[in-house]
Amino acid sequence: MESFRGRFTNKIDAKGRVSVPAKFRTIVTAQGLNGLICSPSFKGEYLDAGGPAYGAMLDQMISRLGMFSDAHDKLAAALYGESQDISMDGEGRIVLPEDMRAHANITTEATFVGMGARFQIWNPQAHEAYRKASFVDAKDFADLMQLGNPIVPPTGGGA
Amino acid sequence: MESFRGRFTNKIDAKGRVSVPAKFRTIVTAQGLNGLICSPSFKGEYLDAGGPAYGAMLDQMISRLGMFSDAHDKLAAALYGESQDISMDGEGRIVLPEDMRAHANITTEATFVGMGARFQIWNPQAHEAYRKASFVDAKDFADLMQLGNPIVPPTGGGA
DNA sequence: TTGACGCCCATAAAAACCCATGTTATCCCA
DNA sequence: TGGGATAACATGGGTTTTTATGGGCGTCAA
Repeated sequence: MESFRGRFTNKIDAKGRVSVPAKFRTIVTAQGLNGLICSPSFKGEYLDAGGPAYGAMLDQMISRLGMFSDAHDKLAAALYGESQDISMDGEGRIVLPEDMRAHANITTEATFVGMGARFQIWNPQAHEAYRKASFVDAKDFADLMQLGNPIVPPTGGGA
Repeated sequence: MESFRGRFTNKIDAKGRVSVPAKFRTIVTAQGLNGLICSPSFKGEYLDAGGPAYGAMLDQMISRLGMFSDAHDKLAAALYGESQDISMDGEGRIVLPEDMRAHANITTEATFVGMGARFQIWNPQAHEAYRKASFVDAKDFADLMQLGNPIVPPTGGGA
């Protein structure tokens, strides 16, 4: 699966439409859907998005939990209830629903940030501040960068 | 199978009709039924609903239990005994039976919440409160969000 | 008869669709 | 290598289709 890479800032027009960066669009449509799966992050003021492959990952992670368990219900509420299938028009644009724009403080412009298997959508100014901090913080996680088996993520480093 | 995603609040008219959100309607009718399978939740003041595929999942889960076991009888009573087939009119609207509206305190508006394989129907205010709590709690469950084998959910059995 | 229900039609708002344009990046050829 | 031709992209705007919602009318049953 191809990775989402790079950072793109596009304008939101009078109708609320934003172009999905062509590179991201290509990846998503190659996965067989003319749209995005998008959800407000529960970790910060930005949106998480991706294509069907991303959606399938979510499905798989959630389906590990019992259908009526509390963990399932809460995660499903956060990941399905808050998420949306957002279709793209012929020009590869989407309209972000009102509550998502509110969550990420997006008004006139949106910044798309590649994150490998998924990407994020930010208010440009907010992301600028965040990324400067991340760039510095990344140093603290440098030792984790090695090949091999998955490891349990060090909680507390995120946000 | 396509997942129910997103959150939609629609009005209930003078005749007691509500539009099923178009996206949910599309999924359900694609499964070959012009209606919903709906039951009051045994976990809270809301309704669980879905299409034929959801009904089939319930069948499968219930059939795992001993035919005359307590677990079987109680779950069957809750999931079958209380559930109804609710048909949609030409415009994709349903009428919620009185007892279900009472269970979920639904009067003038109803919120439809995607949960993947099924969806829930809520009183909008009640759901708003619930979802804010879930959204925060989801962070605590974030570490569960990884691929791998099914796990036992870390509940104490609460709420 | 009255009220619940199914079926049909009307309408405003929102979403999807289609076409146009300026700008930037890419390509090609001399 | 330079520069014009070409293609791709982000953006703008008009038009058509869906969707949610409202209401009318006939049927059936209590």
